Amino acid sequence: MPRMSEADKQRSHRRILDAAARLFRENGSEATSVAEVMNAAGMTHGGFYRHFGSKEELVAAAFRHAVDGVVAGIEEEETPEGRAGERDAYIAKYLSEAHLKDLGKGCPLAALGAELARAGQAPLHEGAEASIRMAEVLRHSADPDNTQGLAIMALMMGTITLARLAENPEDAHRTLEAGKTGAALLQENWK
Amino acid sequence: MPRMSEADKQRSHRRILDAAARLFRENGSEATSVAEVMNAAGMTHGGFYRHFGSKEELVAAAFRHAVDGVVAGIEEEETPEGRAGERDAYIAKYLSEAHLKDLGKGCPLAALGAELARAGQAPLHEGAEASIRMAEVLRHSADPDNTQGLAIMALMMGTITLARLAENPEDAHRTLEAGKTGAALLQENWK
DNA sequence: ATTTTAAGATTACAAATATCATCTAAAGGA
DNA sequence: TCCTTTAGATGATATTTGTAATCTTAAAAT
Repeated sequence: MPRMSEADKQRSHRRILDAAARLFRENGSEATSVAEVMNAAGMTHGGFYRHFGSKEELVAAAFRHAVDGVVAGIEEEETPEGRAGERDAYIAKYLSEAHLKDLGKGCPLAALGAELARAGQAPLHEGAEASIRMAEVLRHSADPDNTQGLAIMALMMGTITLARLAENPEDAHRTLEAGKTGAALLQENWK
Repeated sequence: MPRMSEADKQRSHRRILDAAARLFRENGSEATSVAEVMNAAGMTHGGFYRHFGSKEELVAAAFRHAVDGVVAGIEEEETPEGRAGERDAYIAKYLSEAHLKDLGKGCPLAALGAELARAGQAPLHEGAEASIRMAEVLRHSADPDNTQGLAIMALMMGTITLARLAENPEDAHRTLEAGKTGAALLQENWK
């Protein structure tokens, strides 16, 4: 287990980011140790600092990596209606039962938004950028502030958070339905 | 520092809950140690287990205590318009700049909702109850599921979470405005 | 009044964890 | 080919943390 090629190092780096992006979303960044991440990436904890200067740095990088993945997933979705179809498809997917339990691949802002705000400067910065990027996906009008996109994003984040707290599937379903109704309303009746 | 009267014990218990409810909201329950809570309550960590069986138990109890405080604060607000005025006042207060930084007294669901879902059975149960109680405050119609209240609550939670991630006051303000516009829309145009 | 109980302080302890030092062997440059 | 560098493994360290044992002393119970 000695020195590996530059390409191998990049693959390792990627595996660390993949593992962290999943584990942080599933269990929170504070409840996940560096060793756990490295282990999930198929390595021991020792090599970690060849890739990141600190855990805080990893939190920021893994969060951005997670957002990158989600945004790419949306954009590669082919719909006949173009951007509007993409948007509607994402809203439906976001407010689905599948997204409820699939924390590890789910919305990074919903899973980590609250703790990012107290995780240091770099993670906070990534959170700020993610807010704008994720809302951009939902943009309707040419409004430069994209307030509509922000509002729909906020409604969806809150909905999935509430639905994940439900104790039975019926309550979770009801919450998701409330979110869907609300999102449709915000789309149709905006200002 | 010996045995105290029953009344004194209750006062201590209350101080622990107050401290935990604030510190958990400010820094997260995972990032806050039992010793920190006890210290903020004016005691050493030794006596903690006379009051709670485990930290997880404290997380659940402190979260409920926080929700109790918020709900009580809403209900004692006197408005000329009765319950509708109460509701509007709470929405305005929730989506205010003051609520942005006042994490320690702010909405427990926004601060802790995501981590409650992974903090064990008792905390999860409190989260589920809180969802219903907090949405109840926002109820408009006689809809037994209170989907409108749920949607408005979700929108507000997401809005404050996004606004807290903003890097400058302007972006935070824009996000709050988006939430206010959305909330008004959900109130006026529901189904 | 005497005995029992228990709140909170002090101390102890075992587990977890972020970070660092060292070692290895192979990669990349000379 | 030789030399320097470095990815990742192994192991160590210092700190933090949840929990428990023990002690003191006054409150309750008898």
